[in-house]
Amino acid sequence: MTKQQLSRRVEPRKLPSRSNSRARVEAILAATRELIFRHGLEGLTTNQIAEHAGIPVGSVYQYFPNKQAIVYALIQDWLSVLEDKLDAFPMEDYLQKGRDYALQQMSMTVTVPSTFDYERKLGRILLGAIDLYPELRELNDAHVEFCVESSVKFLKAAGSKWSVARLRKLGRYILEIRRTLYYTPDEIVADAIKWQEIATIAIISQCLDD
Amino acid sequence: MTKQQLSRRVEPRKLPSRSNSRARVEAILAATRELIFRHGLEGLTTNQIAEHAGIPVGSVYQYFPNKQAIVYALIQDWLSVLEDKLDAFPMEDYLQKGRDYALQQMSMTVTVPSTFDYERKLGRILLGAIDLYPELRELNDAHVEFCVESSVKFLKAAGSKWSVARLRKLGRYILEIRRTLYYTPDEIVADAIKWQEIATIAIISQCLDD
Amino acid sequence: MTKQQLSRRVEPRKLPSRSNSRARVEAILAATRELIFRHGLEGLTTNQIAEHAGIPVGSVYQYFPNKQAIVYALIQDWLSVLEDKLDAFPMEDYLQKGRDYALQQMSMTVTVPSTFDYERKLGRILLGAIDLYPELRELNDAHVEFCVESSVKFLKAAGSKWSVARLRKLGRYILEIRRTLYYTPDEIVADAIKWQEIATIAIISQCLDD
Amino acid sequence: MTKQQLSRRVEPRKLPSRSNSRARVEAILAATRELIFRHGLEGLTTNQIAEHAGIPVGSVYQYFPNKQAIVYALIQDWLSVLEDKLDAFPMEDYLQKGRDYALQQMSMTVTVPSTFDYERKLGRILLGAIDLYPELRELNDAHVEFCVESSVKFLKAAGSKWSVARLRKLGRYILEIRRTLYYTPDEIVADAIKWQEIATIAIISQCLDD
DNA sequence: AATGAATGAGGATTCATTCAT
DNA sequence: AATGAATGAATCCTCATTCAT
Repeated sequence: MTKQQLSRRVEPRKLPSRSNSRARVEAILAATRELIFRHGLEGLTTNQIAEHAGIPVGSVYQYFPNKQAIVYALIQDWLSVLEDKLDAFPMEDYLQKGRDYALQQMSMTVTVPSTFDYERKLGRILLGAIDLYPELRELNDAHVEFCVESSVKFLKAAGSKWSVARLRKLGRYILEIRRTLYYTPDEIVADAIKWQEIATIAIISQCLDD
Repeated sequence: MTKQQLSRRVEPRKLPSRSNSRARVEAILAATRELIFRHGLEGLTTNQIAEHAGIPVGSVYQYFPNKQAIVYALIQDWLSVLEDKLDAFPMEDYLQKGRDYALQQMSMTVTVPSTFDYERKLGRILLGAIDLYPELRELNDAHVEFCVESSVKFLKAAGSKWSVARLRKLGRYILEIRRTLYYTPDEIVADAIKWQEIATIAIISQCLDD
Repeated sequence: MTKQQLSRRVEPRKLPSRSNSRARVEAILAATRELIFRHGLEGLTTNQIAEHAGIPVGSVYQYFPNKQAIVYALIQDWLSVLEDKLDAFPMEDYLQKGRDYALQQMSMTVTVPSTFDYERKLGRILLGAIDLYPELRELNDAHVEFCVESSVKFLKAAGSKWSVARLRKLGRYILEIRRTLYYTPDEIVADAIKWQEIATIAIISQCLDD
Repeated sequence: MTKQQLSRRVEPRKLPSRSNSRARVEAILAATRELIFRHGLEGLTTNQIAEHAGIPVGSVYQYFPNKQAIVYALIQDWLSVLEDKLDAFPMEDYLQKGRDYALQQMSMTVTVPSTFDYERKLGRILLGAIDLYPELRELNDAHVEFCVESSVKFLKAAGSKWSVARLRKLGRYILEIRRTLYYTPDEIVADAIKWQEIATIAIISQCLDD
């Protein structure tokens, strides 16, 4: 992606309506995901994506206004899955079962990143992409906002006396702790999940004990 | 950087001997650092670097065999500063002052990343670069090794009964905890440092209490 | 052409299917032929070729993976014309008309290089190109093989008792005699053809008289 | 060599007077010869030559005005050796011993190219260089002139009745026959020399029998 | 005279995007 | 709507030659 490409529109050109359209959009995203996973972002070309997806380049531009929009959509998908996981978590149930249990569950909530090596590598690359292209930043910001809100809601419900502002800061750091899993090498994920839980409980305890 | 450029030699072409040479190497690195800081890795061109450094392109290639070699040198510099900081830490002193004090200091050791926003942003970008280009990986690996060893040494000295293999895993995760600081937004660094300390002490305690 | 370019793929990127494609490939080859004829191989640039062919550089690379591939195609064309000429020669007819007549015809077969100055100069340059770029060598080797086989077949048919191995050596030298025509200055081609015939008959006689 | 370099002066910048100068000129030529032999003309750089010769680039330009001048000198050396060989040939002696003997010896004269593979490959490359750079053409022309004169003198002395103009044409072709040896693969040199002799005698006979 | 760092125009190749069919 | 050939600005890197020291 050259400089000129920056600051372009990134919304999909059209909402895929016909099933064929959706299939093509999926094919494009799948191809991109695969290529990115295998070779990283460097050297990713639209022609390559099209070829890998089994459709002509021209058609790629039927659904995406430019190359970044594809990566944008990829990240969007990925983040929304993460957010769905967070959303689906039945926090209320656990909160009724006592502080310790709640703490443990909260830390589990934190552990969203998939423990599957494939997803973790992909996540790492996508996280890198966010840093690479300004347009993708907004996606990250929205996601961060979502995660932070999720944490704040939980911590409040768990009984924290901290101000929302302070809880938001903590929520932001909790997200960072969660993201360590992406950068953790495959060989130590199992242990890392455990340590992540310990670390999370430790810092969360602060706001519950105050 | 296109695909063909990958897997190239990355050692600086020559050791700068004449004072002018050293100045030029510095100018190149400074220019690159500045450009990377401002616009990220994307769109970084050799001509841009040369222009920014106030020297002709040809001269850039007098000191570096290719573009990546410059980024390589940049990362090398950066990591070696981090390693020097770790090395300079007088761990022994603290170990004599009791477990709690030692724990706290250990966690401080962990907090190596500069708290200055500039360095943290640069560090984040350089960390991203490592993921982008295979050649840079070796630099990271060596650095990781160094940090892990440093942690293991400390934890052993602090009295951990864990096996070296297990301590190495922990050391690896401690590094990840440390790196969270790079991804922490400027507004919450102050708090993040504190939480990072808490989190670190919590996970380190495991291996000391066993 | 710099060193890095050597050992690259040289097959045309795609078989020209649409008439326009074929026309463009022709235009590229014609432009290259013309430029090479006028200025030699040195200083031949892809931009020059494109400009001369009246198409953008990018389009040149639509049909040829790199500069050498163009020269490769040029040589391929040229050699295949030569081989067609050899193939088209009705050797059998002549063999029945007696040794002397056959000998004369054989030597005529040998005289394949065009007597037109343009083609001879071009041939000389292309022959030089083969020596310049390793990839082109395989083309020459295949052509040599073809010519040698052609000679051996003829000499056998003409009644030579020599072993195939020996005839192959002779065939290889006959090719060299044929190629003298390329290096012969325009002013003496007419005579050179005659002398070439004499020379050829003389050395061929050896294997028929043994 | 880029286009701009063409049409430059090619005489050595200074006649090497001091022994050190001569040694350096020799070193430059030897290095160039070696590099050309190994990698051909493509990719030959002055820096490479200097490094291989063990002297600084700047010094190369003390003795040669530009890169081509080096190749020029190399070819000059090579051709002068060939001419010395021709000169040293005691043709008169042989002419007194009868036509057949003379013919045979004449054809030997023709066989000047070294039968050593190294020299033959080098000669082939140098011959190619002549075709590549216009400036080198004059060297070839002078050499051709020399060889033609040598042949004419011999043929006249041997009793040919042909006009000088016609003998010059024959002489020119005899040179071409001689040059076939350069293009002959190593495996068949031995046989090629024999066939070259036969071919030469055959065409020379024409002018003696008329 | 000797040096070798400095120069910068030039060249091969790429690739996001368009648009004629 | 679908296609995929066409485009050409942009990018990395080279290297003959110079000239300050």
